[in-house]
Amino acid sequence: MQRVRSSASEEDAAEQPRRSWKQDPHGVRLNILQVAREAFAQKGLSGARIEEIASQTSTSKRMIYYYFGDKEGLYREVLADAYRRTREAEDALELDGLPSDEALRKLAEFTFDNHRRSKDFIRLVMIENVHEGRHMPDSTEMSGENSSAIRLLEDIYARGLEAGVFRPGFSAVELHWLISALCYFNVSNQATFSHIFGRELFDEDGQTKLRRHVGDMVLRLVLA
Amino acid sequence: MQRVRSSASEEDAAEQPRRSWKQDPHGVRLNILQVAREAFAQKGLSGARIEEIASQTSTSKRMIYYYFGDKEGLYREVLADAYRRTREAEDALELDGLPSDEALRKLAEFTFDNHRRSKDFIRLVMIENVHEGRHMPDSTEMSGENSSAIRLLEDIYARGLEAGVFRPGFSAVELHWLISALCYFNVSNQATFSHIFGRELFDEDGQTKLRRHVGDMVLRLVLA
Amino acid sequence: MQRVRSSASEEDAAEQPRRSWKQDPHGVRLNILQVAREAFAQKGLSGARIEEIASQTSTSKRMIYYYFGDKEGLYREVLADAYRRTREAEDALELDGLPSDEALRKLAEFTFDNHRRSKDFIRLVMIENVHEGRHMPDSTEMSGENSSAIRLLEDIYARGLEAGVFRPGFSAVELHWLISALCYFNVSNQATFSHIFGRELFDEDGQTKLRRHVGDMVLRLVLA
Amino acid sequence: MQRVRSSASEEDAAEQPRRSWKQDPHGVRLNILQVAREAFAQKGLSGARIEEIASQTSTSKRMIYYYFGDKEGLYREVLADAYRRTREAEDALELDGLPSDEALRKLAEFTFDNHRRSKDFIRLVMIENVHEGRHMPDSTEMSGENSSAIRLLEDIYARGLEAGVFRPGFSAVELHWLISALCYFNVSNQATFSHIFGRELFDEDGQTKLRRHVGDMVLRLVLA
DNA sequence: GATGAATGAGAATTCATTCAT
DNA sequence: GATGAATGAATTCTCATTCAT
Repeated sequence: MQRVRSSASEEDAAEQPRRSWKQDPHGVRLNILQVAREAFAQKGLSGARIEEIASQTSTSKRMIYYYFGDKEGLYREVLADAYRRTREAEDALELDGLPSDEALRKLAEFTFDNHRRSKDFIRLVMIENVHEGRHMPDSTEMSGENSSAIRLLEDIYARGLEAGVFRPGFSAVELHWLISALCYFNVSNQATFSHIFGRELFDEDGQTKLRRHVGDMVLRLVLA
Repeated sequence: MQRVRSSASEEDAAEQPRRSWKQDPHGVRLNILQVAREAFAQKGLSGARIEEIASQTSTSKRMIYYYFGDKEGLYREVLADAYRRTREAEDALELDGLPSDEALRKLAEFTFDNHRRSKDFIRLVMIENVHEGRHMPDSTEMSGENSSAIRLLEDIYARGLEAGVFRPGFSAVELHWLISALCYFNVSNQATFSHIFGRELFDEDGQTKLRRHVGDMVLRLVLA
Repeated sequence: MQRVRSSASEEDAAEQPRRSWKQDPHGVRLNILQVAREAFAQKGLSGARIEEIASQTSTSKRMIYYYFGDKEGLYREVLADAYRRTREAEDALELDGLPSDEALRKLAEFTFDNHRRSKDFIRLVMIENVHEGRHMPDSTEMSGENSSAIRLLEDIYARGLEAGVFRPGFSAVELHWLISALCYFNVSNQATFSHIFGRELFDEDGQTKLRRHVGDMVLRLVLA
Repeated sequence: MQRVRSSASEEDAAEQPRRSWKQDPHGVRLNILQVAREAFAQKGLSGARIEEIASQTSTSKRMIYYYFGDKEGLYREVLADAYRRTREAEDALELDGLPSDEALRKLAEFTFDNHRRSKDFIRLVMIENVHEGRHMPDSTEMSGENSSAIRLLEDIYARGLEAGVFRPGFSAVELHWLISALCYFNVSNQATFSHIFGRELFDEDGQTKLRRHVGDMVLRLVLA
């Protein structure tokens, strides 16, 4: 009941070393954020319980209100934080050396894998879309233009065009939309899809196949 | 607040004309279901309020419990009913006369349009996925094998293979997954996606383009 | 769910043969009474559910109200009926030929056995005592003076006194009280007593022993 | 309705004096427990109303849930607390100086008096037996072996055997059962018994007589 | 900053009972 | 007499949030 979550889901690869939280405002904040992320990802905004979040925290309910104002405030921060973390993960991708077609496939497949690893993030996005994006962080710091995903795509696509391997007619955002759709759905709709059509697509073999299809699909779309 | 919803969202094409509800169990049930569909689609399972649903109904809160047992029971029925309706809509598609490639593109684009028209359904599916599919109707009546979408795809793909226009290596369920992913995401993630990358993709021009991309993508994937 | 109880607990030795209830007012009444007896015995007045009683009946809720007015009315009838049945069972005891001491022991031990067999009745009495006897049938038809138990005891005790085997100083009602207390408690408090002191007293050996103790106790009390 | 009960039934001899309840969790708990004890004793688990209990309390309905979780949780605590209190009352009895036969009679008669004084406790036990002991506290803390009643009886009976005044063949638990049965029934079944057989046994004279009978009965049972 | 206690407003659910046919 | 539908009035329980120390 009073378990204090400190390490967490797959996604929390590296988290600050944590000792006594006491008198460590920053640590307390992080601890709350982390527990709340899991809670909101699991149950949604209205489904999550402040009480329960607090109990899995190293501090008390009072501190949640102290730091985040109210439940919605906490949710907003969780969401913003989740986007921030995801961006950081995306920044890691390096494709500079590759020819444009290989780079594009690799980007698609990397995204596929990345989404699979980021269940909680995807769930938060699902939830936020149920709320019609009402709690999205300020678009200034979110602007997609300068996300590394978009910049990579722009670069790859430009190179591909130049090299004559890609056909014209696409924007980076469109390509991003297409890749995202496939990779997102794979995670977001696993529950209902597998309920209706069986689990085969979601075991290792199935996923490997889908991953290749996704790569093929994106590549074939733009190939000249 | 006390408005009685009888006709409803875009999706409720034809609903029975209804007169005095009294002693009209079927009518009462339908009326509740319809109001609840909108409510759950809007706010989710925990977010929706039985009270509020009841108030938009021609009957009372009590009758909701009479017919559906509890909130979750109502939600389950709403979900099952939503899937049923969607299936019926899908059954309408006729592609028999077309060559396989044209048929495939048409199926993809029809799905694209259909999803756009079925916001509430998509929202219910989003919500149910947040709940990890815990309320899905019995798979017997849901089995995807005999959904018209799958059967159409099987038929089209078989014809295409036979004609030598399609390459082998795909299953109908995989193709369905790919098409669904694209068309679903377009609706489900509009809020967050447009928040980050702007609304262009979602205005009429943008959608027309995406729609064509989707058709292209699916077709190019399987073309020999 | 819709099981129609017709035969029932141990206590319903002989119940009218029952065919189609339809158009058989007496049968319907009996059927309701019997189901209600079990329900009230099991869950008490406030704990029992009219809905549930009705569902185990061959008829509907409406008929319960038709025949018994309201829940309390039904409970009253169940209680009165239960007392009536118990009296009838007690009337069966024949002790005429026995000497007074043997007769007294036999009466005590018969009561012990009889109570063990009449769980539902005892439970109804427990429940009615929780209600402080507010629903007891009119005392005219209940008057203890002319219950066979009292009349037997009067007779036995008088014979014992006359024969010089019993000492004076007891009334039949007192003796009845003593015997009842022991035999009743054995059934009524089995749950809590065995929870605290273990089940030994309530297995077959334990009960045989207690039964003899009860006989001994009553006999030794009055023996000259 | 809005009376705040603080001192209560006969059984609440000494209860802490209480001042401003605010921030006095122990006091609040006790206050709730006491009011609930009376309510459950009076109306049973399903008959009692949380609302009504709350209104006789110095706090609110909400606090009942805060401290006891739900109605059943409150009931369980009331029951456990009632047993605890009863034990404590039993611990008061001192019989060391007396010869075994006098001690046994005194124990029986003390129990008789004690039960008469503990109406609410007896009612709670009645109610719990209707519930078939489902809410009994963990048997570890309840174990009868080390109740003072059993230990007293063991001691008395052993002494009586040794002195040759008692005959063998009884266990302390059996004797406790016999004594309890008589003393319990006297309270538990007063309502129905007096309804049928009149009130004489329950006025002062009647009770004095019964009390003596109970003493006689137990003593005569074990006398050599 | 920190903590357990406290709370009002609301939400889900239940139940005996009556109505319409 | 019989049945399923309907209902109002409770009743239990929950939740975000604030207070006292």
